[in-house]
Amino acid sequence: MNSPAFRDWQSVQDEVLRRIRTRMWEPGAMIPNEADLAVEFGCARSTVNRALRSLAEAGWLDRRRKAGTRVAAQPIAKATLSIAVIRHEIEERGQKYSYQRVARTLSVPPLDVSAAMRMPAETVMLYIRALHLADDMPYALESRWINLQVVPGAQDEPFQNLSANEWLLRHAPYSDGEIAFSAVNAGEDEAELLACPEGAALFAVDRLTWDGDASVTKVRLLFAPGHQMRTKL
Amino acid sequence: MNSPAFRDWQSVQDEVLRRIRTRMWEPGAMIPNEADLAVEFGCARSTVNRALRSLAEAGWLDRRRKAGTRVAAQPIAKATLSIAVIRHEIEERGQKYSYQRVARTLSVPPLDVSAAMRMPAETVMLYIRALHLADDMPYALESRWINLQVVPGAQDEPFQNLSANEWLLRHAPYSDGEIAFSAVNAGEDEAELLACPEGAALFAVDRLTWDGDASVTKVRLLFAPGHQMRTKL
DNA sequence: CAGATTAATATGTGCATGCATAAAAACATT
DNA sequence: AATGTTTTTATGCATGCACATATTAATCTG
Repeated sequence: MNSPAFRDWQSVQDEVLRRIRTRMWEPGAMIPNEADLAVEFGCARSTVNRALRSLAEAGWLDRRRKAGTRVAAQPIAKATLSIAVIRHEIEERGQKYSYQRVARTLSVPPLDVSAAMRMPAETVMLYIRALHLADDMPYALESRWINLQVVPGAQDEPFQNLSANEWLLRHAPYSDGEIAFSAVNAGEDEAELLACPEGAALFAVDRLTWDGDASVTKVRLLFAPGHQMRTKL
Repeated sequence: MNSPAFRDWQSVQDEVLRRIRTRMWEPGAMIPNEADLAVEFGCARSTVNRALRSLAEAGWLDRRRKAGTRVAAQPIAKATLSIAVIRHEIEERGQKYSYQRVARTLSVPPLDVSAAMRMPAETVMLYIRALHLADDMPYALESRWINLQVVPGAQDEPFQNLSANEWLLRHAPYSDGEIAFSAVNAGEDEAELLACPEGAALFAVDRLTWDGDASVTKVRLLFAPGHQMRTKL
């Protein structure tokens, strides 16, 4: 049936997605080419292109030049997690945010840290440990190493009331980053700070940022037990 | 300086991103409008639009009609995690994948499961528990409830050698999904199956899929200790 | 017939243009 | 001054077209 009118790319996208989800177009199967779909939907090829490109980005379609477009055999669900600044995360839920600096020292980081940051083992860095609280309950524990060779200005900051994260966002240029999620058991001091039993399973987020070849900062966020990151599929 | 030539949208994107990262355009600040940028870069406005739209999708820019485009004050880092089929995840690392069904029963799920799936508390569902192994080492434990009212065909499947995930991908239409990541302590049976100490911190992925208003399946994947999900920022 | 060359084809992208839409700013009205 | 209306403006998007590029299919050649 020649469908009535798919005038904008979103409606084309919706229709294509519907066909994929209802298995009208089966996983792995080829779908008609852009020109044919444009005719069927009664719109321009670029509109179809926009819709299909967007679906390919989301992992629903595999596209290759000349080879054509096929439904992903393997819908690699791309879960997009928004890593907001913790203060905003908390305030958006209507809770009271507070921040508590636990430690601030100049010292030589453990070997795994200096290695990950690709700095000589004996390099002195700025270490900040702080607690983020929601409604006065521990929410996340932040442990951060800052490369003073890249961000010398950090040395003059107390980070007493302002989280290092927010300061760095504003002052430290960077070009790259990696992020990793994992689960770890709470150590003795971590358990105390987060007010949870030792050994509790904590959701951990590790971030490492680079400015060119130089590492800017390495941070681990340990969330209080029960923390979840959610997203639509 | 009138820059030499930004002929394609990716080079425009790179240049804009460079300006953001080097703080030439500061967080929260407005940037020139599309038309002006098009002139500066010597390309069409649609090319600039393509670049800026892409950066906005990635969370670097905030765009509003008429209001203009500004650098995100809050680079909500959108970490895009690829949730692949476990078999592929393992095989892509060059390891041997194997699958072991641990349990398959027809039973009434716990209350939290039937509630989450929005089904009457006494509804009988198909329960599958299976172990995914990499090089014969436990990799992830899958515990799944399948709504037989939506996917009746699952009742005839043994899921002895084929993971429920892959079977469902191929046979169950769906329209929606939620995914959540968290950390949990290994229970007694989980520890045994994953060959880890009881109480170990496990990375958990919970997925719930819907076909319209009806829940299709609810699955929890518990990964062996040490598991990480990584992504570029 | 194997291997290299060429043609055909689907997607990828750029451009110019025009109109749509949201929202701010200017203006008018009570 | 408070409120409602119009104008202006930046982004959003559809279209038609041309050309680029990656690949497959067809064809040629030794």
